[in-house]
Amino acid sequence: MLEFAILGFLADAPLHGYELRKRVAALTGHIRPIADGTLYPTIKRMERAGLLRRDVQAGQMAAPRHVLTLSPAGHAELLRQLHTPEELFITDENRWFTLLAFLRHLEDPADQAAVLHRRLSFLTRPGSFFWDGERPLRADDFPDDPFRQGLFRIATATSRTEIAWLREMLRSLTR
Amino acid sequence: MLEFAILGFLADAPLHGYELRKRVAALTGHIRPIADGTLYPTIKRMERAGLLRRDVQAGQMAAPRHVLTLSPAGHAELLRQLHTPEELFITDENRWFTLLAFLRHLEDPADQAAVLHRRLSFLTRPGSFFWDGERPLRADDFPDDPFRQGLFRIATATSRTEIAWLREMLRSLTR
DNA sequence: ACTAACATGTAATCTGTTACATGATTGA
DNA sequence: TCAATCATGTAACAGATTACATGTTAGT
Repeated sequence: MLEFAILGFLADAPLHGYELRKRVAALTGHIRPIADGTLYPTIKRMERAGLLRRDVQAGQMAAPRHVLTLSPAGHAELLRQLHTPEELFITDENRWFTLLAFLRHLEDPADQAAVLHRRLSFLTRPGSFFWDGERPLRADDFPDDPFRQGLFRIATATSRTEIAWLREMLRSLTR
Repeated sequence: MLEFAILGFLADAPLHGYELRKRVAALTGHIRPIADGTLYPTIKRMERAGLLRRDVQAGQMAAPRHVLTLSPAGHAELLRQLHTPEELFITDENRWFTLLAFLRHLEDPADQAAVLHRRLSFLTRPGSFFWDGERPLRADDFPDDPFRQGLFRIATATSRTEIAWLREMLRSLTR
């Protein structure tokens, strides 16, 4: 997940770790940035795997910056993950949003459409949150629990908005 | 997270592990159930911690069921976590929804309102997803990237729905 | 002078995953 | 008879967290 986001951000421009950390935090939408203890070891691992290159820039800075640049292998890996995302990236809200943020890097609209279509299938198939077996849930399926009613109301609004957007995008991409 | 959900479900009724797994999966909204390798060790840990009791029921079943019952200590722990949730449960979508699903277990409406209020503060404070510094974001802050525009549209709809619901609930709880 | 933000890193730990392992029951 | 579902569990590993560790620069 973090590795994927790093690939995505570096595909736009080389960045150093600290900047990467802020961007990931902003994308995730929360105040909570990823922990240092997560970021730097991940960068090191990706460097070892040949996904990125590190150039240390000494100078008038707080500390020497390690500028990270995506390697061709890193770019290929990003495209590969965008092209055929694992189920987790389709079904997990956070991962899906991260994937969306970088989906423009897939050049072929048909490939983009294929990914959106997988998400649409997931959202509309019985068995997900809004279904009790074959029957779609309704707010009054949660009697005497206003909190679960709220939960349902929020989830429904999100789902509806996303499904509408997905259909629009699919129309315009396959046109 | 899983431990919290287990506390919540067992507060309603004693259940065995397999049933618990299905309920957690249904709550999370995804097809993907939690892995066996997560569930049973967690149950064991909670048992050791005195949060729940296990009664093995032999019989005409597929395998002997281990019926799990919340102990008084477990119930106290659930209330404690509901009463003063960590920041993660306020800021992380998944955890927040899980918390909402069990918030009715807090008996005092004032306590419930306090928790909702923390979430409302989080959603409306500058610095979260919808803000660029002090300025609220708009869809055209993402030129040439229809996917990030979609992301923004979905996130905005969710946020608006949730904020509206939170205000309604807070009015009715503090009335 | 002090605090916040910049900038990178390690060690111990927690939480979860996948893969493996076993076996009974129910329905097609 | 065969597959799906029920039911519980372990071992190895992945990914992330917290706490610790260090030092600079810019603003109040």
